[in-house]
Amino acid sequence: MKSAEKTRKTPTQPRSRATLDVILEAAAQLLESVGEPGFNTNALAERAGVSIGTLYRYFPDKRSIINALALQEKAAFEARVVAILAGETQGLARDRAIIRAFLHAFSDRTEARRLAVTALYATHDPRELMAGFEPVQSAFLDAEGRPLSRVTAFVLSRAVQGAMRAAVLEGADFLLSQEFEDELVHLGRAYLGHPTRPRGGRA
Amino acid sequence: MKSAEKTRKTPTQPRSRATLDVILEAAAQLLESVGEPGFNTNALAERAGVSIGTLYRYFPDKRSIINALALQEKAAFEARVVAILAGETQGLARDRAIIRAFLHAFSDRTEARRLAVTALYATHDPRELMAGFEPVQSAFLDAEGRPLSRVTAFVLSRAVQGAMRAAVLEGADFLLSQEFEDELVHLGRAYLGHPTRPRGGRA
Amino acid sequence: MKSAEKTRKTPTQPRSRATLDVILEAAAQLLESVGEPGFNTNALAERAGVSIGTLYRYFPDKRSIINALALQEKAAFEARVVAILAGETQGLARDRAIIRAFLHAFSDRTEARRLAVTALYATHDPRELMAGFEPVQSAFLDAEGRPLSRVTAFVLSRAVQGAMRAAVLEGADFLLSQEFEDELVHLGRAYLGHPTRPRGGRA
Amino acid sequence: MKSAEKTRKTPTQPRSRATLDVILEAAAQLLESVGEPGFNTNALAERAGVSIGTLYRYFPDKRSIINALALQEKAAFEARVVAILAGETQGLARDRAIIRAFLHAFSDRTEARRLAVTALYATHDPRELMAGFEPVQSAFLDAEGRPLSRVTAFVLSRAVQGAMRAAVLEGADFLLSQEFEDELVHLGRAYLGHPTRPRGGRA
DNA sequence: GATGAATGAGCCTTCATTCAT
DNA sequence: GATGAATGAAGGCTCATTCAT
Repeated sequence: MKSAEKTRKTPTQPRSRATLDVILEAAAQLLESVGEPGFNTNALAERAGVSIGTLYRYFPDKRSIINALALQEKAAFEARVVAILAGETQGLARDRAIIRAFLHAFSDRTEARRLAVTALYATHDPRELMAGFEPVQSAFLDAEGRPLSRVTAFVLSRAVQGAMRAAVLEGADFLLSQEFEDELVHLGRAYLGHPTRPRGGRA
Repeated sequence: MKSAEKTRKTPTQPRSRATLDVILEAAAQLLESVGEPGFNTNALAERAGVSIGTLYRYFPDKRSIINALALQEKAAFEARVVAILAGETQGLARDRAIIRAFLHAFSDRTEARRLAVTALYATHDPRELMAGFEPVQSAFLDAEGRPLSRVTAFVLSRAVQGAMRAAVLEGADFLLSQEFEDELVHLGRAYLGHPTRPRGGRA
Repeated sequence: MKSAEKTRKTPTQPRSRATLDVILEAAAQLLESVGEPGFNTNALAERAGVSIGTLYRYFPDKRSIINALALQEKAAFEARVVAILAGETQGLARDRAIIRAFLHAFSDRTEARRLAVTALYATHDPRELMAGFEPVQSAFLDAEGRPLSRVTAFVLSRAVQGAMRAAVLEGADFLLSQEFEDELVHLGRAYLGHPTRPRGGRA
Repeated sequence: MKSAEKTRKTPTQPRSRATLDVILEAAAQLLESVGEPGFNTNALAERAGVSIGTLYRYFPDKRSIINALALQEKAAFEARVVAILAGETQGLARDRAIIRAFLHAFSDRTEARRLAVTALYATHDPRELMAGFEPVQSAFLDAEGRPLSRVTAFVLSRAVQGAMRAAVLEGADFLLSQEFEDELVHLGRAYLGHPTRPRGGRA
C-alpha cells in the first residue's frame, strides 16, 4: 500500500505542469501557516484553487504530496550547492558562499521545509536522502589537504546544519547577521584545522 | 482552546502519581512505536491499562500529554548536565562527560523524545524552552578564559546537538563509538580555541 | 484487510446487546427500503438512532454489518427448519411444513434478506455457508427409503428455493396462495418419486 | 433522474455500432473480473480503450450501461431457446436441448450476467422482463397434452433456473456433468408427469 | 474516582459526470 | 466527434472528547 512515488501521471503538458506547481506552492504555504496537523487535503485544494478531485489526479494520497514537496526543496537546494562547488571560488570565500546558501535555504519558508523533510524522513531511508550531499562532503579537505573521514564529514555537515536549524526554529534575531555567518564559517574551519580570521580582537 | 498547562489536578497522593507515571511511560512507548500519526488517546489508554476517562482526569487534552512527556524528558536531562557542572571534573574530561550525557539522552528512546520535543516546540516559545540550558552555556569559557558571547554559545551548543541528532535520525552506526565522541569533543574545543588531541598525523 | 468476523467486541452487557440489535434491525429496514447501493453508514446510523462512531464500535466496517445481518437471518431460519425436523410430523405433512417455513422466510422482509445473503456469498465460501442445510437434506429419502445422492439433494433444495425466490422477486400474486404451496410440495415429491395429490382433478 | 433507456443515439453507422460493442464487451469483462462494486466508468473507459467522454456519448449514465448489457444477454439467450422450440426435435430430446442451452448460458461469463440481470431487475418490472419467456412456457404441456397453468409454468421454469443458478454460484463441480443435466431433465418431466429414465434401481 | 459507551466533527478518498479544448 | 482534465457530492472511517453509570 506504499504510495506511488510522487505523481500518478507524469505531466508533460504545460497545463498539467502549471496545475502541479500551483498545488505544490499551495502545499508549501499551507504547511507553513498551519503546520502538519492542520495540513489537510480539503484545505489544500481550497488554497490551491483546485478541486479535491484534481489533487488526486496528481497525487495518489496525502502523504505523497508532502513527499513531493520535500523532494522538490531538496533538489533545488542541492542544485544551488553544486553550482557553488562547480564555480571558481576557493578556500574561505567558497566556504562562506556555501554557508550563505544554507542560511538562505533555511530562512525562506522554513517551517514548511522542515516539516516536509521530516515527513520525507519518516517514509524513506535517511541514508539514501543524504546521498545528494556526498559531492559537498568530498569537496572538503583537512588542513593537510586530505579528504575527510566518514565520521568527520558527518560531524562537520550536521553540526553546521544543526546550528542553522536551531537559529531558525528558535527565531534567533542574529539569523542573517554577519556575526552568525562568521561563527559558522569559523566552526567549520576550526574543526578542520584551517586558519580563519582571528577570534574577536584577541591573540 | 489553549490547553491548560500539564495537568488538571497536580497529583500529590501516591496513587495518582503512579497512574500519571504509567500514562507517561505508556505515552513514550506508544510514540516510540507508532510515531505521531498513530499516537491516539484510545490506543494510549489501552496501553497504559487505564480507561479513556482516567486519561482525561489527568490531562485536559491530547497535546498536553505529549507536552508533559517532553517536559519530563527535558527536566531529567537538564538535571543530569547540571550534576556534571556541579562536580569537580574540569577541562577536557568535563567536556567529554557532557558530550556523553547528551549522546545517551539521544540514543535511548530517541524517536519518542524527538517527537515530543518537536510537539513542545510547536506550541511553546523555543527561547523559553532553551532557558534551562543557560547554566550549561555559561559554564564554558573561551581560550582566554572569558565567557562566551551570545552567538558563540548558541553556535557551540546547537552544533553539537545537531550532529548528535542527525546521527540518531540517520541511524549512524558510529553513534556510540569512541571516534564519534572524540570528534564531537574536538568540534567544540577547536571552535573555542582549546587544545585537543592532535588532528590526523600531526604532532 | 479482511474484516474481522462480525463484531469488534463481543458485547455481553445488556446495553451493548440492545444497541447491537437496534443496529441490525435498522440495517434490515434500510436494506429493505433502499437496496444495497443506497445502504450507507451515515443513513444507517441515522435510522438506528446512534452515531456513526457507535456503529464502528460494533462493526469494523460496512461490509461486516451486512454479513452479520445475513448470518443472523441464516441462523434464525436454520433453527426453524431444524425444529420441524425434530418434531413428530412425517411424510407429506412434514414436507408441507418445511415448504411453508421457507415461504415465510422468503416473504417477510425479503429484499433485505436476499441482499444480505448475496453479500455474504460474495465474501465467503458458499459451500461453507450451505453446510447448515445438510441436516435438512439428509432428512429426505427417495421412494425406496434410501438417502439422496449428492446431486439429487442439491437439485431438490435449490429448485424449491429458486421457485420461491423468483416468486418473491417478481412479486407474484400467488406467493402465499395454497396453489403455489401445493405446486412446490408436488415438485419436490414428484422429483423424488413420492406419491402426491392427484394432478389437478385428472386421473 | 430516471436514465434514458439504453442509449443517447441509436447508432446505425457501422463505426458507432463497433464502438458500442467494444464498450459492452469491456463492460462484461470488467463486471466479470471485479464485480459490481469495482465496476466504475473510469475503469470501463480505460478497458474499452475509449475516453470517458465517448462513454457518455453512447450512454446517459452508468446504470444504463449495465442495463444494456443485461438486455443484450437476455436477447441472445431468448433467441437460442426460440430456435430450439422452432426446430423439429420433440419430447425428451427437446427438453434436454433446452436444459443444455440454459446450462451454457449460465456457465459462460456467469458472474457478469448475474450482476447485470440483478441490476436490471432492480430498475425494471420483473414481470416485464420475464415476458420474453412466455413462448418457452407455452411450449410445454402436461402429461395429458394440455397447456400448463400459470403457476405450474412458473414453478417449472424458476425451479430449473434456480438449481442451475445455485450450481454456478456455489461452484458445484458437477455443473457440466451428465448426471446434473439428467437430474434437471428428470425434475421438470417428473413434475409434469412425463415418463423419464428409471429412478434408482427400479425398472 | 473510574469506566467505557457514545458522540460527531472532520478527514481522506472515490467516482459519476461535465465541458473546454 | 473525441478527449481527458477538472469537478464536487457523497461516503467510509478515525479519534478527541463527553458523560451517564
